[in-house]
Amino acid sequence: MYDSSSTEKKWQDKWAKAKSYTADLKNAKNPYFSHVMFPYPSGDKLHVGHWYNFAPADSFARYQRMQGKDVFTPMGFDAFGLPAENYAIKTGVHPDDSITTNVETMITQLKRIGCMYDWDKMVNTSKPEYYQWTQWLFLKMFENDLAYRKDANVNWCESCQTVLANEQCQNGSCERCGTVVEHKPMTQWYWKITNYAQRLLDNHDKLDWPEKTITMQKNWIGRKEGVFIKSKIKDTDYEFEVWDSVPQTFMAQTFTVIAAEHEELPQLMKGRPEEKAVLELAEKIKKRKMSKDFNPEEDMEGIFTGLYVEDPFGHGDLPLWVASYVVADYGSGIVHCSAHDERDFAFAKKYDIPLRPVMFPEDPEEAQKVRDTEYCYAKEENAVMEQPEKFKGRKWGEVREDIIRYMADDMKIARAQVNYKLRDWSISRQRYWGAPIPIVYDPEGNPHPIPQEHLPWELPRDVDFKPTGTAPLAQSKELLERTEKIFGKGWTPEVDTMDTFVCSSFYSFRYLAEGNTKEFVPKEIDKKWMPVDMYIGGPEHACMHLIYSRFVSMALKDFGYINSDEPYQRLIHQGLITNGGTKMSKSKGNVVSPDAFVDRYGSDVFRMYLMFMGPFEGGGDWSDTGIKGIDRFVQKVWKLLGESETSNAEVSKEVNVKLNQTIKKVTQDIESLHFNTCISALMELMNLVEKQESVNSQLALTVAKLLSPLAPHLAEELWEKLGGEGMVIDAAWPTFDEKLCVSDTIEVAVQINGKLRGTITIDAGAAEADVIAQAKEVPNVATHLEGKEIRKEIYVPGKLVSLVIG
RNA sequence: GCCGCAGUGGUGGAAUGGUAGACACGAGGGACUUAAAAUCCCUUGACCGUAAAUGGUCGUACUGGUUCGAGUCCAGUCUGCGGCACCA
Repeated sequence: MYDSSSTEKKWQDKWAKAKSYTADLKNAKNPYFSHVMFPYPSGDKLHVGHWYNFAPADSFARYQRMQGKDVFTPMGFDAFGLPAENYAIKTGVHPDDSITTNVETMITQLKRIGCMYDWDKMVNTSKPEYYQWTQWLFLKMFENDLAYRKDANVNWCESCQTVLANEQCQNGSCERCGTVVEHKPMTQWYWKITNYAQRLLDNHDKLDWPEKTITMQKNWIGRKEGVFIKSKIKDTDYEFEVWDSVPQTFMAQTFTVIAAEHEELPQLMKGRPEEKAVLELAEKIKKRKMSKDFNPEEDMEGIFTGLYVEDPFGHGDLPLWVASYVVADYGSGIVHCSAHDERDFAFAKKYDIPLRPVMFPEDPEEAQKVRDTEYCYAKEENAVMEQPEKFKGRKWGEVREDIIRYMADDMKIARAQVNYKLRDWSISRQRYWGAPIPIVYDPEGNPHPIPQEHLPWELPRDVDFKPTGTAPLAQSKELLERTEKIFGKGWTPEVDTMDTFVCSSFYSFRYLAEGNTKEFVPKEIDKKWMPVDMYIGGPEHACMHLIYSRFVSMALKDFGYINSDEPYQRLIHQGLITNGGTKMSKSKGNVVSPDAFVDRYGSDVFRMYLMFMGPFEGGGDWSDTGIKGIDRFVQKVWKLLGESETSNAEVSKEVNVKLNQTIKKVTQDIESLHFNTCISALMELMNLVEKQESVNSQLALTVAKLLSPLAPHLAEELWEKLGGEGMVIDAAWPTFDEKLCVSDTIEVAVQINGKLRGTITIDAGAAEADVIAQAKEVPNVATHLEGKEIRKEIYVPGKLVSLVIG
């Protein structure tokens, strides 16, 4: 009987004592950097979802180690953020205290998994020694013109009296209290991620990432080629450009719409008879758009401004309307409209604005309907162009490039340009529990960076967490005094903190820095270890953390601090473990704790069960049915290899082939993170070993090695029992011989017209003619062939014979 | 609406275009036991069939297609999941 609890403790202590997990960052010969997305230290502690992520990642790291790599697998805590602050509001416990407790609890739990984390290099983003680098990063962004301030709408919850991050707004409501989130203008700090839009796309080619994630990022960045059309409002000096990514139908444009939020709108309307009505409606639209139940189609409305845009196309001036469907911060917030866009069409119909279609279906009857604007005819590849004259008869689907050139070069009314959906990154948060933005304001209100010598610019503690509507740091007397003392009377501190995604955008580097207070990351260490060889975490970060950290690496590389502009070379997403079909969360009360399972079965069984459940990238609904199967397997391994006498008797050919096949399969499956089939292969091997009269000791040692990444404690115990040298964690990964993966005889299927009619056993090297002859002799095959003419004979070597009869 | 992914026994899931259901769980039957647990053995996609068998038919969401052969490739449909969403 294998006793997991005493054995696991024993090996965890031995590994710790031997410093098996401590990486020598400076002297490593064969560096391999692998880590998971660090967890948030919540009061929920670790749940099975964490294990589902961490345990396979650890198995992969252990495998790499046995392949001779100097593996570095650190762990840390993404400790700033709203949950700790909310907990503080509720209980009065300072976030720093609750986080410290939670971190301790989680480290204890993490140690029970038996993962090879190098705890010496742990990071905690909420500690000053970490966040001084968050602040350093801000200063570097500021120095390099990548940080700027502007007014923008933030998500505001009236009930909680606080700003919420986008991710704290679910379907337009506050995730805590359900209040509809309002948008409120505030001055915010932004980082110019848009400068890197193209590079973020171009670099995708060199990343070993899931195609899905890259696609999501591409969609998020939203690169589009198109034109900016030069425009001017009649009888004013106001000139602007209009973005058009479907410029083929520019001759159909009959009116122009401007976003209700457009900042020039009040100025344009000033003193005009329509001013009051237009601005009132604009206000109404703005409010409506912020509400949860805003429906773009049903709520479509607008108003004529009385202004006209000078016509660049020769059809008369275009009336300018305020319209609810215009996106304010894409292009210029002003759009020319035509009959060939669904929204423009609907708007024109509603307000009786004339339309002038310029492309038509080939069918004359349908063409007439389009001409009569009975329906909107848009984005049809085969639409026949009628205007401009020069392109008459050509197809919408192929005329695009020529039209762009025509507008730009001949008509000189537009310029070809690439546009992106990506917006600059708003990093300000009006919250307490985050890294303070290292900025102070002079008495005139101008921002100044805090010199690096004053970092860490510490988060003050004399703050009441109860929400009051202003940023909590504004209450701190200590912070204000500190600011005045250093910078002078009348100077004030920035009271916003940074988005937690800033903290997590560079933590891999700080693992490598080993607490270095002078350097962000030592140059030679960075060069040796970055980019991270294997990064594992959830797909929900595809368009947040995984874009931000790429951007930050690009910027830091450009500033000259690091060598690689990509932080994560290979990326894998684990699947999501749900319970009852929904994501585990404390509020839903469906969190499953791993502790009881670990107590009962041990860490090895529990982690193998999670890996055996299904493909790592698949996830699934939690169920413990089946964990017994893994427990039986572990007991079987122990009984066969640990408790019974092994011998030096030569193994049978059959067993040897199976062993070689298993080494091959396990190797390939761990490389590709297919742990479920990897464990199956080992089960098959053990099922065969079970049938043998004795167990060969070399085979037993090999099995211990194969098990080591998956069930590290069991493998060490076996290794010790079998008299293996040192610890199995340090052993070399077993190799296989391709020639030995094939047995002397092979089973070959015999098909007639694609239907299986029998199988034959042949010698591995048998000639095609002999195999086919043998196949025809199978009684059941012969019966089916009787009286029939064989038209075709196919032999797939080592697989099957296929006979085609008439 | 757009983009991406998936649909296989009672369950989790295996299958470079080549014997569908590996490996497990569960279930049924049996052995051991005073009994239970544990363990071991047999059966387990559906239907039909034989004295017996390596017997037959159907079967991977649905409808077609390509192929000697399709869970796998192609076209279309349905359903589910994930992401984006007034982006002109």
